[in-house]
Amino acid sequence: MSVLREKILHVASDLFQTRGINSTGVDTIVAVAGTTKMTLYKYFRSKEDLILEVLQKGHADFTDWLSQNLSKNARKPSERLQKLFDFIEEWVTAPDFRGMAFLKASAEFPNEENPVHRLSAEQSRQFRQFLAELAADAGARDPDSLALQLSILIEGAIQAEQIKRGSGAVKYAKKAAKILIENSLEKQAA
Amino acid sequence: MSVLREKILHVASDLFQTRGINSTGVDTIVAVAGTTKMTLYKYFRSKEDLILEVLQKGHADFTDWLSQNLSKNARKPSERLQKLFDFIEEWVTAPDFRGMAFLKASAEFPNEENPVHRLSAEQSRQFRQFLAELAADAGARDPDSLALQLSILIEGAIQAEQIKRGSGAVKYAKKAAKILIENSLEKQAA
DNA sequence: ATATGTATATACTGCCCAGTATATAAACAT
DNA sequence: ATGTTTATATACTGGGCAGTATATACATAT
Repeated sequence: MSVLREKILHVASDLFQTRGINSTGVDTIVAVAGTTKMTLYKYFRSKEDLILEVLQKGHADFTDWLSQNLSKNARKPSERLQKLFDFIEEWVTAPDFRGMAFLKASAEFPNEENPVHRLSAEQSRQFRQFLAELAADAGARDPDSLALQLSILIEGAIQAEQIKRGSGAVKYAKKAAKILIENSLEKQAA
Repeated sequence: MSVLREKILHVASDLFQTRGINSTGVDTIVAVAGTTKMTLYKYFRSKEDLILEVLQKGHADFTDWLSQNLSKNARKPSERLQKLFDFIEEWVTAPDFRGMAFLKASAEFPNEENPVHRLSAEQSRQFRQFLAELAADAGARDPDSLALQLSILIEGAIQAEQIKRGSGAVKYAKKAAKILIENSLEKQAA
């Protein structure tokens, strides 16, 4: 019965990414999803609630996908950090890639008090923490610093890709990351 | 006579940055600017035209400020690349910093055909080219690659700062940039 | 067949939006 | 002082917006 709910979430996510959040009305969402506003408001209290859920789902899907790929294809902690950007590249170059949800959301809701902005900031923080654990496991000298630098590279590359598809930014971010990772591990060994 | 025009541009720029572009109506702009819609539409054909001019002015101001600071405080080409991030940090940590205009604009107008998005992409490209010339003058091995990497760092750090003020992202981006720059110059010397 | 509860469709409310037409005030010329 | 042009203020138009109230179809139960 909640198949409609899933459909609404999926359609909303797609429209938000391709047309922007504020530019997408609920009428458009229900029309594309093949349902009505009554149904939408049965499952979601407000448009803001829908936005928040779309963000939550998007972030969960992304982090699940990434961590599963990492644990499958890279058993050793040192490998994981090296392979991180391979999966990021795979994710970004996928044909259905439409950008990083929380980056766009924070741009559309710049006010730091806004719930959508707050969630975006929280997701960005969680992602950095995820990277920090990766860096720590790999034995980086200063895991938090490296994690912040890697997150800057990733978010920057994705931003570049959002502005212009096919910019190849991730490829160069990957090279930069390799240098930074080596640098962080070398210094630790010395 | 065009003092009102300047005022409108300034107010619009401020409101776009703090509240978002799509969330800012022309009524709000004219109210804050202390004028009327008739006057606004005398100077600007449409809201989209106003947005485009705000972006143009913002980008011109930024690049002028940056290149002037660079040529004043760093005469040698090699110094300029090193000092680049000092000025970026100064710009970002300024109290009236509200983000990089074309990053937000491209997020609010994701459609690549949209004029606002196109201008954002063009400005991003120009900025990369500016960095490439800096890198070439400094004698980088592969100026275009280094420029793209630096732009990713800068835009990523600014993005991080937009999501959470005072994140200190630029500080770490600066460290990363130093490593990348050294790496690019070392390899060239070898 | 009729009653009852549930999900969907239609229609509507009040509000904000971009953009414009009309009215009024100011500046200037004669 | 009167006519004429220019700038500003007020009022309006049509449309889209989020959200809701009412009506209708549908399923199930008796």
